[in-house]
Parts: sequence; structure tokens; C-alpha cells
Amino acid sequence: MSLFQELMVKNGSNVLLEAGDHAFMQGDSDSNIYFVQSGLLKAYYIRSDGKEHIKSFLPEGSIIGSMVALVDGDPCTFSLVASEPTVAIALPYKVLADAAQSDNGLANALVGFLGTYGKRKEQREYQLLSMSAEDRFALLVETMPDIAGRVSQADLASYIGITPQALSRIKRRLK
Amino acid sequence: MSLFQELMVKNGSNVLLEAGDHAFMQGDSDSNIYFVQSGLLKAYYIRSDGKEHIKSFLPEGSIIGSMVALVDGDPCTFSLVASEPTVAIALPYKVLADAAQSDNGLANALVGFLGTYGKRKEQREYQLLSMSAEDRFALLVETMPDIAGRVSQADLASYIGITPQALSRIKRRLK
DNA sequence: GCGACAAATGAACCTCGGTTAATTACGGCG
DNA sequence: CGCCGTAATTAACCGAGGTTCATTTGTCGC
Repeated sequence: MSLFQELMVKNGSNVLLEAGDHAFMQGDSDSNIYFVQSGLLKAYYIRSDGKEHIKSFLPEGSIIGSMVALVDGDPCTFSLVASEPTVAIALPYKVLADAAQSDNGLANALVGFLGTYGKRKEQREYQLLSMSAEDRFALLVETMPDIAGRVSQADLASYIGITPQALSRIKRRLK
Repeated sequence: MSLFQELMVKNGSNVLLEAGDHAFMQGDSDSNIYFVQSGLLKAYYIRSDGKEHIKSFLPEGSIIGSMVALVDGDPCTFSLVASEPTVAIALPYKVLADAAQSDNGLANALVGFLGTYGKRKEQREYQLLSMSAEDRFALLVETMPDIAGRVSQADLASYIGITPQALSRIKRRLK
């Protein structure tokens, strides 16, 4: 476990979520960082036309928070919901950022976390810009094989950025 | 100018680029952070099928580097090229990260930079997942009006994720 | 095993953007 | 001014994915 994760366990508070419970909703002011201990979270957007788009799946070991809410205290741009019974640890980012002002080890742990986060988003941007829906599905199955079995087809499709029907078509093509 | 930017100016080295010159190419091991002083850089991917996709435009004041190269020393996942004569300041990330181990101010400056980077990527992810090509074009014109005039239609289209022909159609629809 | 509800699939039709190729601006520059 | 190369536009056709709705497959409770 990384230094950063140890810090979260030591200083954070436990959050228990049943499937369907929200950690926070789009528009909330929630500047907590969440560290998933067990279960599965989904981060998703609600668009102006009411449609949902899944941003990411967050299984055990994931760390998540709305970056704009963390950095600027703006309202969260997405919602975070449990799709299985989940145990997570929550810690206000401000606590970390403030403590980092005087604790160099913590500041560097934060650097590590933010660097990893940026790296993940860079990869996601590449996938969205440069890969077809079919490629993104194949990649998801390859890199997160367990997730593909744990969530509904509708959620998988929403993550890839297409409708369940289109995903069904893709699966048929692949066989 | 932020503390982080001042640090870059003080410790970095100048890089002069003519239009068309590359700071680094996809696949290079370049773990420099670049701070654009004047001019305009383009960051772009080359896909396996040879097509280009523009990741971002970087006018004066921008800070950029390949996060996977910075964090892990992996090969850069994109190329960085000047689309106008450009002056930038380059500084190896490792220098920063190492110095941050013992310099708390620097560590926190890094936290600020990485937080801003993550925030931008979060917004970009939202745009790619939840907005149509037409919406993304309107947003680009609104948020970076100067860029729309400084680069070719083909580059604009590539940034939005469509072909120049499709962008031309969109412009006609909007009139 | 059976009924009921949700999830997944399938089919028919439509729209948007890609592809290819032709046509029309729009600069330099001799 | 006329020539030429590039960028931008337009048109015709195609295919992937969206939309809507019907059908099938699961799965849970009884």
C-alpha cells in the first residue's frame, strides 16, 4: 500500500454504502477524496438532456474525487454511486492540502496521487479520441475482465459511450 | 505568475521552435515539462492507422508534458509540435520531483500544477463523453476564440474529433 | 415449476459523420 | 494580371451507431 493510501486509512473516516447509495451527487460540494476498500463504485455524469454517461468504474483499491471540487471547491461535475455494497474511506482534500503545507512527506504523497490521476486521464483521453467503440470494448474486457462481469450491459455500454443495443451488436460482430 | 511558473523560468532552459519543429515525438523518452512563453504548440497523437488527433492547443502561458513520461519515464504517448514560432522553457520533471523531496514549497507548487492538470483533463473527458461535435466546436469558439483564428480548419476539426468536411458542414448548419 | 419483472437481444428505420472526389476560394509571386 | 499550390467547401455515397419497439432470455420470489 502506498504512503498516500496509508495516510488515508489513518486519517479518513469510514463510509458504508449499499448498492444504489450515493457518496455524492453532481452539483454537490463534496471535496472528499474516497479510497475504495471493498465493493464497487461508479462515477457518472448526467447530461443536460438527462442521459447518463459512466466516467469510470472504481473497484477495491481505487482513489477518486471530483478534481474541480478538490482543487477549487467548485460543485462536483459528476455523481458517485455504489453499484455493490461498498466500504470506502473519505478524507477532505483540504485537510491533506493544508497538512501538505508543512509536511513534505505528505506533499510528495499528494504529488504521487495527482500524477497517477493525471496519467489515467491522459490514457482515457487517448481512448476517447483515438479508438472506436469496438476497440474500447475490447480494451475494457482485456484490462478489467472482472468489471465486465460485475456490471450490467447497460453500464458497460454507458462507459464505452454507446447504447446497450450498439454494444449488443458489437458483441455479435466479435463472435 | 504562479510560484510554479517562476520556478520553471528560474531553473529551466530556453527552447526555440520554428513552426513545424517538434519539442518531442510520440515514442520519445522526454520527461521535460514545457512552459510556453510565446507562440503556439500543438499536442497530437498518431494512431495506429496513421491518422492524427490533436489533443490540445497550448498558447502562451500553458504548461505541458506527457504525464506517463513524467511520472513513470515511459515513452511519450503523443507528439508536441510548434504551429507558430515558439519560445518555451523546458525543465526535467525528475529535477522538480527530486527537489520536491526536500523543498516543501516546491512540492506544494507541484501539487498545484498537477491539480490544475487533472482538472483540465476531467473537463476534457466530460466534453468527449457528453457533448456532440457541434457542442464541442461551439465551446472551443467560446473559450478559446483566438485559437479558432490561429490554426487551420483541419486542426480545429482534428481537435474536436471530426474531419474538416464534417466541421465545414457544422459551420454551415450554424449559420 | 410458474409468473413477473428486468435485462439482453434483435429488427427497421434514421442521422451524423466518414470517405472520396470535384469545385471553389485564397494567398504569394513571377 | 495570371499562375499555382493550399485550404476550404460542397456533393454523393456509405456505414456505424442512435431510436423505437418487439421479442427473447434470465432471474428472483413463491
